[in-house]
Amino acid sequence: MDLGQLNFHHLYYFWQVARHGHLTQAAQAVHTSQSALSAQIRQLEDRLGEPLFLREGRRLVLTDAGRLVQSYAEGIFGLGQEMLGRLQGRAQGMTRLRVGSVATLSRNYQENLLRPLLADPQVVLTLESGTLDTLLARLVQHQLDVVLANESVPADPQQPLRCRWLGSQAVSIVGPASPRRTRALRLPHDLHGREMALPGPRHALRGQFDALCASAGVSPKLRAEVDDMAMLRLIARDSGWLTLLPEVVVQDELRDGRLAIAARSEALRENFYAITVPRRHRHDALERLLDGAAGDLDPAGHTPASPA
Amino acid sequence: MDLGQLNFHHLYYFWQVARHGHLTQAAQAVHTSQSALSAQIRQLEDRLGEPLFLREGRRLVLTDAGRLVQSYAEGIFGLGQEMLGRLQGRAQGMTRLRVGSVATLSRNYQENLLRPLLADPQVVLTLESGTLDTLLARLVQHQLDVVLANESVPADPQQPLRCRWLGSQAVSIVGPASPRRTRALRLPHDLHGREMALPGPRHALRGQFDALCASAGVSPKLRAEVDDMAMLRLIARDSGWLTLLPEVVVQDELRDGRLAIAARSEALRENFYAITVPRRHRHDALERLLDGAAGDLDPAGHTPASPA
DNA sequence: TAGTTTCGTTCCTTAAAAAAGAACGGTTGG
DNA sequence: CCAACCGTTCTTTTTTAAGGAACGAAACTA
Repeated sequence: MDLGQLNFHHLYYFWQVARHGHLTQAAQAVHTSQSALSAQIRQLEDRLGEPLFLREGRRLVLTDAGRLVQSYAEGIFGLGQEMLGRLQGRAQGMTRLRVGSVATLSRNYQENLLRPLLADPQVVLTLESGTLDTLLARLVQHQLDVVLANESVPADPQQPLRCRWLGSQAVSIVGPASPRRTRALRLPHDLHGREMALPGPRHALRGQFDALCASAGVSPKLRAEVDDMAMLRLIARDSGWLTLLPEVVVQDELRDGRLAIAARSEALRENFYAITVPRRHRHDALERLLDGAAGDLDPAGHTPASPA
Repeated sequence: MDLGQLNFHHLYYFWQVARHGHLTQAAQAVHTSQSALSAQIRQLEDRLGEPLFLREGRRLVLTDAGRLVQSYAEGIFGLGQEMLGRLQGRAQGMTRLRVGSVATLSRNYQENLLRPLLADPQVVLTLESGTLDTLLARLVQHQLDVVLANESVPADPQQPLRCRWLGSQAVSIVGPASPRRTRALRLPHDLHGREMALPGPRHALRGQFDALCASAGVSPKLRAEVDDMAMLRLIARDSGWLTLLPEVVVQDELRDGRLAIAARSEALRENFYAITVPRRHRHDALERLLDGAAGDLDPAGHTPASPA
């Protein structure tokens, strides 16, 4: 057997060593011994006719050829991972879409976004929560098809990620409905010293809010900070504090008058992004999701239209 | 070792079987036995958790999953071949460009096109002649970087080839210079019954010429047909027959008056194309070649400008 | 319909390739 | 200068693939 002159087994080990930079680290990453890696890499070099690493002392540094091979290996094994990901869980005729969403993302929003997919009998949806970091790590390993986030990701030439804006929703300060209608608070000045419940420090909204207050020298009296929007909703309803959250979260309470919007600012909006790795092969369900998403959001910040 | 859960050895055999359609044929293509292939494919199916082939009688037909895997395998092993191609013959700092050109292509034109590359000390040029078919076969296997041809290739959704127009050059009927200047022949009518030397039937020009004559019911008296332009040049010079060829081929004879243009038609032009497979990785030398080529040709059909 | 060829599968034996472990030697850092 | 570190090499053991023969089912022929 010649595998078209190239032993992918050798290539895989080379790739692991190249990305780890050390034989030892790579060895334990792939659960084998240094000696095995050393031998395999030597065989690959023999096959290719030129060294992939320069042995400088006890350090391995990539040659030019090594870098070329590494970039191809990246593509090759990336495709392999992508294939496995697609394959698992596609029983006859079904396509699986693996979505990661940051845990702090509004459940309402997620549901509205995913609704068309849920209605599609052909699609198996896998929904995974986590922090943006962990989800992105899984994304680049092709273990997820898309990550939904409420922050953008910096463009990294090393690992190009496509970050697509899906929409945004209004975020407000809500508070208990007063017996007689008071006029809206001015943001952020009127918040000074007021008791507030806020999204947790990891939430993208929190950063925006803190910046807004800091720039005006205003400091509200923080009483609670909670990541989970459903929890924040309960607090808003029962505590009497001013609470920063997207309006959709408390849409029921706003409607029946238990809560009221105390202030709203266009400086505070929650943005939604779909992050993907550029694919080499089409993924229909994913494209339908993203294409459908663009129009789903009401820019005025009320309940997202639900595409029945 | 797990190779990221995927055994590329198995995948390779699967791919070969899938593309051949038969275990037996694939077995001799990869120089192994049926039984080996059968076993390897079964292992791959076990690993992936679903059948890749339906065993219908003694026929193997791909399942949906099989087709998905096949398309990924195509990408994976294509990348492997591309990598090997790039790697071989790039000794420190040199890049190799492997060009195939159809044997009937004007040497003058080839030389002018490749001149900037020849002047580049960083580039190793591999130039291969052959028929369009054989060259395209090598191209899709990534054993060539580009094929230069004087005909376009049909778009094939199965194997997408990029076909880029490079330029065209004037083609004329030349004949012996008469003592006193005769007026130009009218094409194609005046060719009826005239003795002629023509490019061989496989040459793209020949098709154009035959079509031109046939549409007018004109039939010249064919005295010679020859593929090689250098040979045709000698015949044009020494036979006294009218000869169809690109003007650059006989530019010297035209200049010193031994031959003269008997007729010229805009319906007869030789077009040049660069055919490539869409690449996943940049190839600088190739891009320079193609980008540089566009402007190199004099549309009036005289000697191509030589970019010193 | 019976005989024959073709083609994939299975089982078993043989051959090849990779892993593990130990010993070696150069490098780094205190 | 010593000790820890890290890659290399060599030998042995284990794993994996190849080869060959027997088998069975389908297709082709007469």
